Amino acid sequence: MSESRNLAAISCHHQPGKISRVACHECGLAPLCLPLSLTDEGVSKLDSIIQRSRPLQKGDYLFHQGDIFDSVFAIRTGSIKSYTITDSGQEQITGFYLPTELAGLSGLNCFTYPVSAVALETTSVCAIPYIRLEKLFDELPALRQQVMHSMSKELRDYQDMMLVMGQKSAEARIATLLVNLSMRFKRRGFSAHHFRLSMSRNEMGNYLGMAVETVSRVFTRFQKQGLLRVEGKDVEILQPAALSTMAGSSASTMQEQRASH
Amino acid sequence: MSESRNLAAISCHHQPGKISRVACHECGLAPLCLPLSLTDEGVSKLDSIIQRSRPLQKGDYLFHQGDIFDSVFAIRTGSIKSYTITDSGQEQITGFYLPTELAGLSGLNCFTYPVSAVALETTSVCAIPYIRLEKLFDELPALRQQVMHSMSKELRDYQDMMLVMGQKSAEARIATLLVNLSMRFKRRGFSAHHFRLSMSRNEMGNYLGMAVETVSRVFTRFQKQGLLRVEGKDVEILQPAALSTMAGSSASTMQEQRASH
DNA sequence: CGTATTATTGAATACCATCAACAGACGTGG
DNA sequence: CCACGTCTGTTGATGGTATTCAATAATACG
Repeated sequence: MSESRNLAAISCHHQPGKISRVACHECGLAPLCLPLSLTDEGVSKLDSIIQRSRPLQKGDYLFHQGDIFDSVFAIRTGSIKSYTITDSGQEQITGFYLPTELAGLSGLNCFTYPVSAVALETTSVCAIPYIRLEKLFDELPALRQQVMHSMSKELRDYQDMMLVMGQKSAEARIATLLVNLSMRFKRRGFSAHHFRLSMSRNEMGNYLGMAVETVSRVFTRFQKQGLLRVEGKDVEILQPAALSTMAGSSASTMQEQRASH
Repeated sequence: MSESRNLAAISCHHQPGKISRVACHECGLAPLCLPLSLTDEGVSKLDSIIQRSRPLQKGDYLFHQGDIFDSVFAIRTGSIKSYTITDSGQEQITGFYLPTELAGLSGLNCFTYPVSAVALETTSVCAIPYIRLEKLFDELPALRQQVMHSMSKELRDYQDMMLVMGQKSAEARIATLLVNLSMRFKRRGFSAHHFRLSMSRNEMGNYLGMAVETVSRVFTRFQKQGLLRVEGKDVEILQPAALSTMAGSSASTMQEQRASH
């Protein structure tokens, strides 16, 4: 087995076999998450409204498209995909969410969630009832700013996706996704060059607007070129610079750098 | 000349030849714009921080990608496109903004604007300095909600765009854009079936991830099928139902209905 | 350990991009 | 007001990239 870690292995003082009820001030992810720039008192207030439940198993839903909107979710460990489905049955994955990222924001002030969110692996989340969060916004401007920051970051991510889907070749799309994941892993303390994909080839293809077969072929090509070493979902980036070049110096790399200054 | 109106013709008590300094409480767009659900006092406070300047001409910029972020902009009349450009020179249009819509939100809490915004025709906007807006959030929860509502709506729009670019054919993309514009015009009191496109074929193609030539061909095909009557930028939708079917019953149609319930 | 799902590979096809030529609209200045 | 050049839009011919269909291989799961 490779040494790349699964995101489900991330833990803020996770105690195996027990529901992890780690408070925000004990959580290692706090500096990257909502508590960022909150005072201790603010963190306590936020903490008091957060609902922590037992970890979700792969395939468990955070919410379904059409459900009444009531909470947003901060990913603690694991990963989530969100997707829309049209009445004609077309599915489109709209995003992958990693620890510290907020899922469900697009349902805000909307009666129902416009997407579904489902765990890609064993995943634990902090559920934040929106009504109570809204109330905290009055007392904690920094919290409000943090949520708005998350929303504008997600807007920028979608803008980048339009560039990806509008202009990039199949190879560039895969390269972009890998570079993007790499940066996000790195920011969270994981290896930037060796990780495990929690999504299937099918899900990657759907997300990037290409057929599964094409995803597979691109991975094969990248391996033959010596860019990657791939074993199923385990990926090692052998030539990060070359992969970034393939991805095409996109706005997203610039933005991620900006965000992590 | 056709009877379809240009968005630049929309006016809230616009006085020709003079800078329109119409206050929010006099503006016909208020019920669809930020003032929605504000008290009279709240509207006054918002009004006091809004900067109204002379109308932009076609090609004038609201802001450039990389400029220091300082304001968001509510479109009053006309229309705006926003786009990113990569360092390799690839351009991608990320959105078109119509009256009452807010441009610049993706730069929020980001040091610089991640996109450029430029007028597609004669356009007037309300500039809202973000620092001052932020301060108002404390006093006016409804204003804050309204801004967050705009952001989540924009998130949903991008989610829809992923479906469009990820799965839809060239014909379905054009149909989707036309149906989407149609609904937005209707909501703003314009004809849903007869309007003037303020963007070029090139801009449509870029936005939708397809070549200009393909845009042109699709328009020709739609005309031959009797779906549309097209004269340059003037478009009449002859068979709205058929066009919606072509668009593929998307999440966006559902959402727009939801939003305007 | 067997079955179902997921991933890979090959071959044929389709859709759209690209290249190229031309037509029309627009705007400027003579 | 017309001549001119430029930009935008249309149409045709061709080719490339990625999809689709099909079969096999590998993996996950009960």
